[in-house]
Amino acid sequence: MSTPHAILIALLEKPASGYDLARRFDRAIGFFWRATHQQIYRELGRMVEAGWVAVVEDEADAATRRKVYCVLAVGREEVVRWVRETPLGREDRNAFLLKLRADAVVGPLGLRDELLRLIDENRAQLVLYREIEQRDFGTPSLMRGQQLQYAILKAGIRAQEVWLEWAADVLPLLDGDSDVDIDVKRRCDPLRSAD
Amino acid sequence: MSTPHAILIALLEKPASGYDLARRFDRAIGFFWRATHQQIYRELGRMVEAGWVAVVEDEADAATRRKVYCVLAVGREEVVRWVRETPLGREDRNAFLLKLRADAVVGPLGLRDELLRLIDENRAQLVLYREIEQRDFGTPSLMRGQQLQYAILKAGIRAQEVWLEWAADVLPLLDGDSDVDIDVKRRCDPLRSAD
DNA sequence: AGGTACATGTAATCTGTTACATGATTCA
DNA sequence: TGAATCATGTAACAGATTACATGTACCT
Repeated sequence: MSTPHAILIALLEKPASGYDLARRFDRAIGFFWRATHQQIYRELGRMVEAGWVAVVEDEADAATRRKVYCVLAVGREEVVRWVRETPLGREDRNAFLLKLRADAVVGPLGLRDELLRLIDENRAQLVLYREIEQRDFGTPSLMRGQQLQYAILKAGIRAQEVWLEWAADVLPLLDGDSDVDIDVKRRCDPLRSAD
Repeated sequence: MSTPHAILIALLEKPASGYDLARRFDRAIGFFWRATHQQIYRELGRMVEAGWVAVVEDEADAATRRKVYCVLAVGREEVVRWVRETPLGREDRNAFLLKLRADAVVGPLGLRDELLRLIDENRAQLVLYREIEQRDFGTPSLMRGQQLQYAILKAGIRAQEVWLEWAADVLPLLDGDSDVDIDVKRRCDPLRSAD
């Protein structure tokens, strides 16, 4: 959905080098988001140009070419903007997980409304699936091809049901639309690390 | 994953025009596969060049520009080849559904082995998730941020569990590696419709 | 006459993937 | 000294998205 924002959020959780990010995208973040190191380096370059992130030279050993990136205030605001102003569709489940991750790291962003909307949309979709189920697979004996078609539909139905259960569990953790916590602790001082 | 093969399989189910396909990709097929009309027309053009599909002019009204596409023998063989020779990863669930769909329309293709492998890989992934769950979220009281992180992990765990249940249900419908049913009824005669 | 659905396409752009390339450090 | 890991990048290509463009058929 949005690789740069995925990277920003990962960097908000913990400043890192491109190489680190590539590995993190193969692990925890990568459970629902993928990015190759080429994508990461390209986006990091763009985001430096845009003033969203800054390079903090690794003081440990200046000899290495290792560059650690840190999100600046502008970048954090961009994340907030993206979370607030990018409406997701029913199918963008991973993007919603990403928004949750952003919410976890930059404070409550009022995701409740969007989740409620997604729940509605997914409920409607489930109803549609069930109608198809009744219509096409209500008969007692099905031939092989139809059984497989039914299995495909059932995959959709089960996924839908489980997502709705999950969403109901998550809902209480989210509050309504709220202001950003501006005083969130900055992990790196933008005034010192940039320019 | 593979737009051309998704289109081929859709055409095997029922010959259609580019326009029809675009709508079908917004409905049934689109539950797990997306394609815009531009993608579809481009791929149809390529597949005609490759000899995988042929245009059957709509005899109903020759006046319309409507072009109905039909899969040729070469195209059907290509589908079979793709299903057999394209190993999927744990995350390619939609691609596996597509293979199931192909299996439903061109006869048993021996998907059992691949499903068994995917089950193994997904089980291993679930074990990994559960380890993370124990390690990071085993403590009784979690702060807000951690609760959200946990919710994200739980989404992954639930999705994994449900997929495994589904896979166990599908397994009995699949047999081992087998030959293609060459004598499958052709919906359009390649010798008459092409060249 | 005007709007909607049908029907197909081109062009520009953006994103993602693959291949190639370089060089430092660490350990056996 | 040679292999693996760390670390960053360029270049070419393939795939997807968006905007633009055109014209017919049908209904009101």
